[in-house]
Amino acid sequence: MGTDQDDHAADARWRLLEAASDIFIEQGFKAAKTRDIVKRAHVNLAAINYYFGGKEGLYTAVIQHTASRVFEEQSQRLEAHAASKPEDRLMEYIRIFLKRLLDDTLQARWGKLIARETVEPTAAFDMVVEKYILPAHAELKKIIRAILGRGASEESVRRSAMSVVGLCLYYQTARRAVGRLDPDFHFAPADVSRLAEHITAFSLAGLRDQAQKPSRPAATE
Amino acid sequence: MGTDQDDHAADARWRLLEAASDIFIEQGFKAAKTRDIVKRAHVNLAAINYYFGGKEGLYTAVIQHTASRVFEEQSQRLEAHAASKPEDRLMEYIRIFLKRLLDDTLQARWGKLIARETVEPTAAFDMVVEKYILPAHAELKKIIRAILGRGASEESVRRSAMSVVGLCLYYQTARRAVGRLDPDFHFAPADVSRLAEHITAFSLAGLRDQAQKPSRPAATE
DNA sequence: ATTTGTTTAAAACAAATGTTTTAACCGGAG
DNA sequence: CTCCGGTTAAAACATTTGTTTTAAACAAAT
Repeated sequence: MGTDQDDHAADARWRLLEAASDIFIEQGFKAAKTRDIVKRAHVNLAAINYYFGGKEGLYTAVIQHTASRVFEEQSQRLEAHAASKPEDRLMEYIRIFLKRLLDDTLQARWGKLIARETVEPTAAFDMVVEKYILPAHAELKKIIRAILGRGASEESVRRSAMSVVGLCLYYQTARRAVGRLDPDFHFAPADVSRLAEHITAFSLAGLRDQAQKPSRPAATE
Repeated sequence: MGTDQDDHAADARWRLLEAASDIFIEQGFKAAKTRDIVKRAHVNLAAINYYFGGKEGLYTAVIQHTASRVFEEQSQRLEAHAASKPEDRLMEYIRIFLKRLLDDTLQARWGKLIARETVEPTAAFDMVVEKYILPAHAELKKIIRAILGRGASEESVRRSAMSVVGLCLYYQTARRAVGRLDPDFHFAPADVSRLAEHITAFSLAGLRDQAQKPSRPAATE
């Protein structure tokens, strides 16, 4: 990775995508400044419009760029555990999910991006939900259904899935607050690993409780 | 509540605070436009600077304004249940917390505000953490400690508290996603009430599981 | 070598937006 | 009545920022 001149001849479009990825994810769509992006990409200001038609086009390109890479890795790792017991698959799911959200070294990009989109959805949000969040959620529900048993209602499966996601997501969205509530938590791989165990145990207890409960008839409401 | 003229003579400073509260919470600090605020407040553009020194001064004033009102209500309702069993107090805590986060009719203001501050902290964040989040968390931990029993380690209490908060916060931060994952969930009081029960049950199961576990000696790490 | 299509560069534009200025207004004190 | 402190109003300012324009540079084809 040359820092200055040597890769200056490389594809400007690519460098723009990379730089924009960093900056959009760091600051959000609105706050990101095109001038900062082109500066980091060593590219002229007009290049954004030339290659992507504008700031918004660049943004959606970045999201797809990032999302596809992130989810590719996930499905690979999940497949590797397809044959395990449901409880172990849950643990693995949680581990991957947390890593994706919290691991700075790799691609906390995705976590920050999702956190942003949930608070302040952009035009790209629907696409993200459709193509990535819904499928991932379906995967999780499959695992949970296996744990709860055949008798479980769709609602209790759904709620349990949301609970698991909530338990994980918290550490991303409330990251700064977590740092204040638990100064010893440093988001290092070891911390994340222990956290995954805690969340899995906590969730499994909740699930078992749910399983033995007579699934209430859906209230008329 | 006169809409137009009759309260026009009322304190401009107050109206500014109210209008700014709505707009800041709806759009966040950066995205909020001073011109929108003064328009809603029926006040001249220069009034922001006249009364609060600028946009930022207005923002911190709004946060304190909102926070104090919200937490006043909470402590009152919690005191009313001080004598109950810990499990019931937990349920009540969760109910209040969720209501504060989700109930549109009342003051989802606070939920949105917190969601924003956690994703994109402003200068006011530290104050919010110090004055409101830490005390509220301490309250929750007290309840949890009562449930887990004397033997519980500080760490397991803390983690359990974070789990409870995470379970609730999810429905605020991921509100839009929830709408897609569960189209039947309408954030009406009845929904919120059932959700509170689910979260309480789920949490209690997790807590009991935690309680019977031998509290691991704090890893050297 | 000239032409032609693509990419990059620099400057200019235009809209949005927080802030400041300057003057008008208004109620009460002297 | 007049003057004054506090308040409001309208306009002007200055900065930021996404976009467009215009021209130059460059490479490939003829």
